[in-house]
Amino acid sequence: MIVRVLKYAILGLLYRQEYSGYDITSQFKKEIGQFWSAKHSQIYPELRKLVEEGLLHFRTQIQGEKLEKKMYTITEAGRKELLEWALSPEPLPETEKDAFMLKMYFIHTLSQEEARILFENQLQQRQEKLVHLKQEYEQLIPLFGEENTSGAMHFDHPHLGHYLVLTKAIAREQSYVEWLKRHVHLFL
Amino acid sequence: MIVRVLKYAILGLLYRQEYSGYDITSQFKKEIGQFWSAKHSQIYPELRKLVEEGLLHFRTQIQGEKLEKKMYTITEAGRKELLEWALSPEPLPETEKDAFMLKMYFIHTLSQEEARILFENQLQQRQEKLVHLKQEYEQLIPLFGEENTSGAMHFDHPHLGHYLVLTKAIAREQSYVEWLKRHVHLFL
DNA sequence: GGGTCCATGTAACTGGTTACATGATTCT
DNA sequence: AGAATCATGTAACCAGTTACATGGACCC
Repeated sequence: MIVRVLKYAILGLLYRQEYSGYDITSQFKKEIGQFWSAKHSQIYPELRKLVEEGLLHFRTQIQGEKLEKKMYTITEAGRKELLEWALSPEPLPETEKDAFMLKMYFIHTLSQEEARILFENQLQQRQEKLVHLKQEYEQLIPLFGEENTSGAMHFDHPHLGHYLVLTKAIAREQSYVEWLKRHVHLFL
Repeated sequence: MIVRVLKYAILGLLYRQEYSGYDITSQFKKEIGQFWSAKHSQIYPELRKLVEEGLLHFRTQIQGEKLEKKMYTITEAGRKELLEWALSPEPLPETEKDAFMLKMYFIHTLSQEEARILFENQLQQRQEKLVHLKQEYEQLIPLFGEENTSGAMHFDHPHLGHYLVLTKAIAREQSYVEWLKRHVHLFL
C-alpha cells in the first residue's frame, strides 16, 4: 500500500495539457488544493524523477528574452501508470488529522470561557471559508451549466472534476459549520 | 507556525492520568485516532524527548515477574505548555488531503463504468464506517447520558471530549456519504 | 506449547516544510 | 524604479511509516 500520491497528482494534471513546474505549483493553489497540494521545493525534484522514470518528458521554452522554462508532457507509460492508480479502489484513511478536534478531545483542560472563545473562533473561520467557497461556486455556474437546464452537469462535462471538488469542499465545510453550531451551546 | 502536534497530543493524554508508551499507542487506536494518531516507533522517541525537555517524567513499574514498563506523568511545565497550545486559536489547514477526491478531479481519465465502480466502492466503505461509528455512539449513550434527561451532555461532563470527537466523526462520514449519494447519478 | 497481547526500542526510508539562493519578466 | 509575479533549483530539517529486533505475560 505504498503510494506516491504526488506522482499521480502531477501525472493527472498533465493528462490534458502541458505544464511547467511553476504552473503545477499554481494549480495546487486553486480548487484541487482543497484536497491535495505540494510546494515547489517538492514538485521540482519529483518532476525530475518522473522524467528519469520515463513517465514524463519536457521541452525547454524561452519566455521573453532569455527566461527558460521546462514544459512537461505525459508519456504513454505515464498515462498507463496514472490509469492504473486511478482505477485502484481508494481505501479509507484510518486517521484524518485535525488538530482542532484534538483540542476538543482535551476540552477539559480549559475553562468554559476559554473553550467558548476557541470554539467560536473555529466557527467563524469555517463560516468564512464556506462563504468563500460558495462564492467560487456561484461564479462557476456559467461554466458548469445551471441545474435543470440543457447545461446541467453530466459525466462527459469538461469541468466535472472541478465541479466535484468544489461541491465536496462545500459539503465538508457545511458539515463542519453545522456540527460546530449544534454544539456551541455547550460553551455558553 | 511550527507546531509539534504529537507533543501536545501526548501531553493532553497524560493530563488526566499516567500512561505507558504502549498505553498511548493504544489510545490512538481508539476514538481520538479519528483525528490524530501515531505509531509506537514515533511515540517512544517523542516520550524520551519530552522527558529531556522537562515536560514529563516517568517511573519504572514491574509488570508480573520482570517486565519493565515506564509510566509517564505530566509535569507542571508540561501542563503549562499544553494549556498554551490548547488556548491558541487553530488556523484552518489550506489543504485537507484526500486521495479519493484527487481521483475525482481526474475523473475524465476514466470511463463512466470505471468511475462508477470507484465511486460506489467509496460509498460502500464510507457507509460501513458510518454504521460502525453510530454503533459506537449507541453503546456510549449510557456513558454520555441520554438526551433530554438529567444526564444530558454539558460542559463539565467527564466524557465531553469523547462525545465531541465521536459526534464529529459521525458528522464527517454522514456528510461524505450524502455527497456521494447526491452525485452517484452522474455515473449511472 | 502456541497464540495473542503487552512492552520497548532502533534503523532506514519517504514525504513534506522552511529556508536559502538566484535571476527574468511584466506591470504600474 | 520598484513591486509583484514568473521561473527553477538545493539544503537542512521535521514528521511519519515500515521494517527490524527482542522479550515477557497471559490465556487456552
